[in-house]
Amino acid sequence: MPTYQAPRGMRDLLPEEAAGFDRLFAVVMARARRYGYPRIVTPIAEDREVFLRTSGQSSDTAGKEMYDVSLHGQAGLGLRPEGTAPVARAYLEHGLHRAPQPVRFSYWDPMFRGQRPQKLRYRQFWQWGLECFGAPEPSADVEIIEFTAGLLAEVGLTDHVLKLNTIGGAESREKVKAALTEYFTKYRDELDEDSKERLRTSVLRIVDSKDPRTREIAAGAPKVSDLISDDDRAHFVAVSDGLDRLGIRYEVDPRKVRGLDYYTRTVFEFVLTDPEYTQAGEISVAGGGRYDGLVRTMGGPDVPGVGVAGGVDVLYFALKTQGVKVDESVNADVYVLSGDPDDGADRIQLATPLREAGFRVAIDYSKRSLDKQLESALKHGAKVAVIRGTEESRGGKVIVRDLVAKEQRVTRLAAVVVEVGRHVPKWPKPRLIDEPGAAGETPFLADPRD
RNA sequence: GAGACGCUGGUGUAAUGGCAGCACAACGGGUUGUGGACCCGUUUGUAGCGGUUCGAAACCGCUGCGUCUCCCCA
Repeated sequence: MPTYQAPRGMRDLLPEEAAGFDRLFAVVMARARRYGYPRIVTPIAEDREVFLRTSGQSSDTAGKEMYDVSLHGQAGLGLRPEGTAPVARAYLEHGLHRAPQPVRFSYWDPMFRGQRPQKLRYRQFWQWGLECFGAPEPSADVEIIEFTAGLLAEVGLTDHVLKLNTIGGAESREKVKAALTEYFTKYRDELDEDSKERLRTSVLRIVDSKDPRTREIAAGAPKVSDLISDDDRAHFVAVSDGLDRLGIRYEVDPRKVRGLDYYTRTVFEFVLTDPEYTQAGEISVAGGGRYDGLVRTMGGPDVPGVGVAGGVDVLYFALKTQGVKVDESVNADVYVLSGDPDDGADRIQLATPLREAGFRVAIDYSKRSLDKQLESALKHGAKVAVIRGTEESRGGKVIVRDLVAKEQRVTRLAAVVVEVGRHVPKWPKPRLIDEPGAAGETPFLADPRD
């Protein structure tokens, strides 16, 4: 073990894995754009109150699990444990509640929670998410869920199930809480310790308890669906009908509640079903719901909202478990070699036009024998070697050798780009300025995989 | 945050109180220079700190990190 290690619960993404994340990023964010959810980037830290006010005091996530950020003793900031509250804060701060509604955002950012690390549960982890403000309609809930189902299908994740529930709107929730509190208080002495505590802090969660006896008791508890208002019920029916019509399968799970206090009405989770992930309870790959009171909680107007957040790390590993190829080769396709031990700058000069053309080109800097340089290029995964400084490659000529086919040709320097192009692909170059004549065609950054 | 179990070169492992070894990888050289082979050689480790002991990778304590069960949750 090295002297220094990454901080607990945080990890390095080595190039292959980072490339895999990049691919997921491209897929998720391109889909978000297609749905009209442009990306927003918020700071990595916020005033701790942003999370404490919105998530609720019963939530560890925004409480004891939040990283403090301080500068010269001035505290008060926390590393973001989730994405919705910062986006809501930005929505309010920039007066976007007065922009045409609804206002939609997507994000992809690292989150931080000071929990004890376990499989697929890191202290720094990545989340993608969608938020829609100002749309009270059930269609917004349905679209968010349809987006997620479509995304999982698009990336090839099959082993999952959608669980759906409603916990009622703000008024109904008061009724629900009161009824559940009354019910569970009768059994107070039989509840497990955690649930006794929840009796005070978040009754809803008792329904979700893992303790066997508590579960028995919870089985007889009043049903949330019987306590909510007619409007809430109508909303839920509209959401389920919408999903039915779109052919999206789901299970209604009356025990499904969510950890963060700001949720109202619709809550849902996409849960992994591969045995690898089901031993230890449920692991969800994405989850979300409606949060109609959130903006108001933050001191803004009464704006409804609905959103979803997904764990990138979870998605990544679930895909790998399923055998989906996520990682991308990060090798250079072309290696520049030379028999001349002292021509470092010439090797770079040789690589330049190839790189400009879009090939991935690495250089052997050494003065080793050509033999060893070739072997090294092969071990680095190169498909083509471009060789200078040998007998054959005198006078403005180079050798282009296909390392796979084990064939080579001597070619003029001016033709090297063409010759290399016969063996390996060019990769698209992102451009900051549109090429002449392309005006209006691609107003956004091009998807590199197009 | 609580409990349990773990931690030996880059990777995988051996050594159960008595010389830290092996394989792969990496690096260098050779095979008189266009290849992953082969040959020779080199580098790198007991997670950290302390204790017990003539002697510790091993036993004890603290810390760090990981995995599992809770908690919480993506």
